Amino acid sequence: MSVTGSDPQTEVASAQVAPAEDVAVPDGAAEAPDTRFRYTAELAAEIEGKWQDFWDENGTFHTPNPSGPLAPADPSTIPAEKMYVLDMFPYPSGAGLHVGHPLGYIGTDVIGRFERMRGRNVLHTLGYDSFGLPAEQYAVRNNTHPRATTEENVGRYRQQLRRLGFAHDPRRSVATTDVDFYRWTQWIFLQLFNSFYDTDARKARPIEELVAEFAADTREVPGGAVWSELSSTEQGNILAGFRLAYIAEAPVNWCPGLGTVLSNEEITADNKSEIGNFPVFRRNLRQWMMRITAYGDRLIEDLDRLDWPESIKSMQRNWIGRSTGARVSFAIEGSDEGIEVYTTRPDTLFGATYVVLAPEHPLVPVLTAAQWPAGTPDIWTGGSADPAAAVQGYRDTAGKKSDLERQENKEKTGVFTGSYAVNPVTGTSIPVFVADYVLMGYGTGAIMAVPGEDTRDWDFAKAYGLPYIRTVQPPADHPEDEVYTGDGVSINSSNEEISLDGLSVTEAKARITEWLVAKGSGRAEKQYRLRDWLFSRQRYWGEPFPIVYDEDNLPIALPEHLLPLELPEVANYAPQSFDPEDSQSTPVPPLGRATEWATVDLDLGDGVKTYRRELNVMPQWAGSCWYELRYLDPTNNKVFVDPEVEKYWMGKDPTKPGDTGGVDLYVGGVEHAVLHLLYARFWHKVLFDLGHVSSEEPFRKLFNQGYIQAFAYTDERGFYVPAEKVESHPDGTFTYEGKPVNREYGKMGKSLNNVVTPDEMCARYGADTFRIYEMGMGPLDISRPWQTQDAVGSQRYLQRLWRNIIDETTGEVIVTDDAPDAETLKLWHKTIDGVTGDLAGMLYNTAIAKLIVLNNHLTKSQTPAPRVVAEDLVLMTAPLAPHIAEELWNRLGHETSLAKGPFPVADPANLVESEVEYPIQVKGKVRSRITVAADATVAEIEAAALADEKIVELLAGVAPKKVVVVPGRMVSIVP
RNA sequence: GGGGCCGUAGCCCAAUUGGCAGAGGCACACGGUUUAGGUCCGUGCCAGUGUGGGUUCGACUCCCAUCGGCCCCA
Repeated sequence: MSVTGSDPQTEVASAQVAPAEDVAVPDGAAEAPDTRFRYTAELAAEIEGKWQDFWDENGTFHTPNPSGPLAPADPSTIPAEKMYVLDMFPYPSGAGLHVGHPLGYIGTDVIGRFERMRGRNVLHTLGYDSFGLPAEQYAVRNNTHPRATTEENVGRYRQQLRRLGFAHDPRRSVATTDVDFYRWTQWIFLQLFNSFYDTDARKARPIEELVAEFAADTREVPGGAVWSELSSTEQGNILAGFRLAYIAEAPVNWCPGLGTVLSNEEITADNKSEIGNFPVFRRNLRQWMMRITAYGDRLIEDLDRLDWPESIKSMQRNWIGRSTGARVSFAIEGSDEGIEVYTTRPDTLFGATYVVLAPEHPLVPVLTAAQWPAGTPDIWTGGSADPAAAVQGYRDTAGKKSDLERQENKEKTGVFTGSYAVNPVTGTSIPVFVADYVLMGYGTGAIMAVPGEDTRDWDFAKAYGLPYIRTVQPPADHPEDEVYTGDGVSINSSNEEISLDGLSVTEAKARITEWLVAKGSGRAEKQYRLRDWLFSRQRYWGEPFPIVYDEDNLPIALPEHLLPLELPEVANYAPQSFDPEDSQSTPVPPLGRATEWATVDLDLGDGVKTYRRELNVMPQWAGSCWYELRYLDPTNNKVFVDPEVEKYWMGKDPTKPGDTGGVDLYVGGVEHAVLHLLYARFWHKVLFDLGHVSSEEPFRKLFNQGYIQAFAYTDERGFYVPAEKVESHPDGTFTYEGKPVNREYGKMGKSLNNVVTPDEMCARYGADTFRIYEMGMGPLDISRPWQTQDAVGSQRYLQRLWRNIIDETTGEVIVTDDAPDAETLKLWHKTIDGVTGDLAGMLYNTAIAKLIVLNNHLTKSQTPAPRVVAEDLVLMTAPLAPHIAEELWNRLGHETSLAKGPFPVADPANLVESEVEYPIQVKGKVRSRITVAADATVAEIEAAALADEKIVELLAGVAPKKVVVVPGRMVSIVP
């Protein structure tokens, strides 16, 4: 899922991040003789390194499990409350991190540290989504092993991230390329292969149970055969129609130039490969598929039980695209054939004035008439002498367009087939067209066209002079020359047997569907936009399938004890490529080169036989479909996760009805809204159905972080100049080396020459300042522009915090044991109260503002600061800036880390105000203010307001019409 | 084409969810500290909420329209 960008153009190993000392900006103040103990970048670096070592050496963030290898000797020491915080793990790209990448990681670290201080057992780690194309392409070019570059990149990520001081459990940081990890990816694949979806029970079940039902004749064998009379090949082919992981001839994007199939996301709008710009062909090839469509209903319905942003839920609903409608048969005049159409608006059937087939529809040749019927309008013929020529010409043209182009096409085109269908409710003869605005991949590939209520049909009807009949009453002011797609009651919809007139759309749908069923001309049907998931790739750097084939070419699962099936060594990592235009070539995956490995002698029950191995590998999504489960029990070599451990961290909360279970907080970018999150939900549900996990969903709560964007600057030639060296001027212009440049705004990246790395920020300000700055610049879910210079504000906060506790010249702790004065006391507790709420709600920017207020108060009001207040300030700062907080906590005389708290608790007695100031509005404008006791009644407040001098004057003796008193807020007077 | 999110001070952002537009930071100005024009401290400056309507005692907040930006789906 490559959150850190798997840009294939990225040089995997070339873009080394400069080591910290090279980019260090000397801080002049560090040399000042009398401020040797000032909190500078250098001192920060020293403190940060010291505490990072301390946390590592003491296993501070080793999170205990309730059982298994990571359980403590005494499990009763585990806190009662737990929290599982998860980040979308990165693809370790060769370019390293820039400051945008850790935004979410810092966000989760802050809440994790906060909750740990409040006493919860917090599980937080970060692993690597390390299978992927860039490492493989680098390997192809340089003939190095992809594992070498992958591990190098992972190593550098670990180093960069360690510098930021995350409270991660290092023992749980797995990578999907670890053999110990992908062994279980393969194991889960076998669970899918060995299962089928029982549509009655609405769950996955073991395939042996299906076989038993077929054998016992308690379930009908498809095709009506007797199970025991079928050959093993026939049985195998039938089971393939049920397995959740199966091989099928599937239409795929075949790219001969690259020698591999591509996912839709890897193809550009003009049907070329994103990498290499080679032509891509739609072709049917035998591929592994995942039967995710079986879960379409549950994937939609369970969204309602998840605490996710509405926008993401809606994207998933749209992606699954469930529609309920009807399948309707249209008879063909003079033929035994019928056309099955799918419609979501069966209520408009009376308005169907023509029928359209997709150009690829199998009935097209059958329905193409020998000659044009008498009176065929010229525009219907496409200028051809006979229907066969017209249809052939049209199909050829349409075949060259992508689905996208066909749907984007504003000008509707098509040709008449020369045949007529019969509208089943009106008995009217209606023409049959071929048009490319109907797609073979959706529904039945044929539609009934209702121009009155469908925009595309309307456009087509207008272009080809076809009639329309309105069957839904538009509002009175609706223009007659426009389509009406809104709601309303049915009109013009009756025959001798049925009338829909006067019914609402919903009622009419139900009524007509009933009628169609009774007449045998249709039935209710659900359709999904979601397709089954293409699961094979002709590549090297992925998980090998634990599958072999016998002489009948049937896939056979490897037994579990033969896992892991490791990737073999090959001489060349590239798939065999072909003439880019050779659409009929056949994929030859890289694993085919491992000839020793590709065939194997095994005894799978009936003696030693020779088997062929599956040569495709799994797609990059596979590992990210279940990594959150492996974090729970990363060292377990008996099961992928101990059920007891899974139940503790991700099990359903019995106190919350309808809870799905799952990770308590999942943070990541919105770009994974659909595919990753849908695939992971699918796998999780299968594991749930089969009894391997107790949670029904992997991610109970989802949060999308925003992005860090940055300004970029172009010179007069249009080249991007280094953004960090651009100077801004008061008149709003910008210059680079004295010459004017244009400012642009976009994603931070090498191409815009505006990358800032966390390494630079740590060198210049320290990790704590960097963390405070990133969290302080705005809410976590909002994108905002990066401004390196602004980080000094965060640094000043930490410097002042330091100075409130440590004397800059002596290094001595200067807090006093004096009690806080009244004002300080009040602000102290108000800050605790506010910061606690803000941190719990991940409102870090406002939490930081409140901490700065208290800190600034201490610098000028009561100095030196009272110890009790200073200590709480340190504790509250700890989740955000953990290193300086540990250091100050330590210097304040505490011998243990503050990682596990305490976190300050506000005293409610100090939060109440004795007096409240009320603004008094007259006609919506503030005219005066009064101060009354906090416990004053509404009547007392009103009386006080009306007695106020200025108000008396304004009202001039006239009794007010109305007085609104909002307790605790304000008073409003309507004269 | 459909759907969604967002427009508050020169800039990044707050505003108890319909109740006094300003918490915090940056920048800027002035003063102080300093060996000091990339340090520190202090003080100050700045908008009526993109625009136009509507609802309301009261609108940044809700509704409608419109402009601009971003995202998703076609």
